[in-house]
Amino acid sequence: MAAERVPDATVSRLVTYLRVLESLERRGVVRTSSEQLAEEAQVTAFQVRKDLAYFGSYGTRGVGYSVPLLKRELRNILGLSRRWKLAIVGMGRLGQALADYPGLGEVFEPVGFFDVDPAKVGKRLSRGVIEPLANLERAVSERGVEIGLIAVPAEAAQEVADRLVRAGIKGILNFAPAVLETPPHVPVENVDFLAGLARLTYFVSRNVGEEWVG
Amino acid sequence: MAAERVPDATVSRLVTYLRVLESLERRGVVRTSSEQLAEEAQVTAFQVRKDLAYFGSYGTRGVGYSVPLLKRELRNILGLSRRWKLAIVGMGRLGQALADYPGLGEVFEPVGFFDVDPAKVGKRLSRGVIEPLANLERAVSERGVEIGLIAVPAEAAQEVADRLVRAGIKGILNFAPAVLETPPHVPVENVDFLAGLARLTYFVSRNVGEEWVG
DNA sequence: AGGTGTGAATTAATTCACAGCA
DNA sequence: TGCTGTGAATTAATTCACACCT
Repeated sequence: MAAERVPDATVSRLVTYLRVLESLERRGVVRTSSEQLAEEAQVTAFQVRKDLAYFGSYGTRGVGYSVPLLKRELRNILGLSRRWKLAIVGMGRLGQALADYPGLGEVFEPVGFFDVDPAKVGKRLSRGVIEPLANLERAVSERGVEIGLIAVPAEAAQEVADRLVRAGIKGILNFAPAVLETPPHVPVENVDFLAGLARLTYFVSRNVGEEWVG
Repeated sequence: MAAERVPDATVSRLVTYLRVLESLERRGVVRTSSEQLAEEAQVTAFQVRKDLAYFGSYGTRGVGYSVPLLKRELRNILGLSRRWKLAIVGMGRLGQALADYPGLGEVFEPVGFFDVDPAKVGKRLSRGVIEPLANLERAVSERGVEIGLIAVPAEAAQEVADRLVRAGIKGILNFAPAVLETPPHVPVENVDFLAGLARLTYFVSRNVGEEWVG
């Protein structure tokens, strides 16, 4: 087990390995190997072993890995083995869709939904009621909100981030197409539909003229 | 201008630079520098110049970059200067939210919405009507679908991907929490809400105990 | 003078080969 | 014997310094 700094790319791959383990589990597989994981995650077996080695030894030499055990370990490493208290800021189309998303409750315990628009305030959702943005700071400290989800327009995103940071948030999940500035102890993850899209259209554009024979 | 292979990380950063340029434009800034771009994109000025140099020379020595010109160039590089014909497969909660998302039309021209569930088939959306999955292959070839958006459950995602590939799709935007296998000429971008989340909870978990003084 | 564009130096990430256990 | 875990070698990405152009 290494104590070195873990590359960001490794963390992203851990998520992929977790997906693969879930898929193996669905298929009833209980024991696997770095080779099988590598194949399904579309990386090399070296990479799988190196990535896991940053965090510990989860396999058995000569045998392989236990699917449920490794899955549990990865969920622990990634912080997915507990629920995080969440506030959603910006209850437009996207914010409401996320608030109603059934999978949300697996990792989050939503404890607040906020919007500046008085017309939206008071609206009932499957998991709560929309509150005025003015309540944000008080809610974060009193309800112990840990993660803030930003779903406001790009031009308003930084101000919301500032308020969340001042209120003592631990991390921000940013759905706005904006680059947020936060102090180093408040990580931001951009869940950017348009970024994924742009990478895809970039690669598709480069592919023009290439042929492939299966 | 270099002809080397462009790192994936560079492509992701181009999207960030585009965000920054949009923000500068909103603020009425028409001329910028690698230093300003770097500051707002939270990278170094060296990095900005190196990233742009993979594709060409877009600035003026001693002066800097024109905001609208660089924005246009980045949009061209990223394939965002045209609309791509899109099919959405899987019209559950997420698929329908995406189909109704107003920003979708900026980059996509949706030409088909598909679902296996007969109860959903025929339902009217703001931009069209849900069709049976059986229509998929014919729609792809007859309507010239270029990008397939997968919003089905993880266990059904690979089969949908296979059908899209066989029908001649150019690229896949995958919203399902699954690792898809496609031939090399069909790029897949995972727009994975849960992956962003997992990276965030990972970093937040590591932060425990750290303090920061502004 | 001033800020870009780029080859060279440095640093980081990946790949490999094999030691170490079950 | 077989597959993991890891230091060493290799390759890729980032950082830097400065030549170059306006």
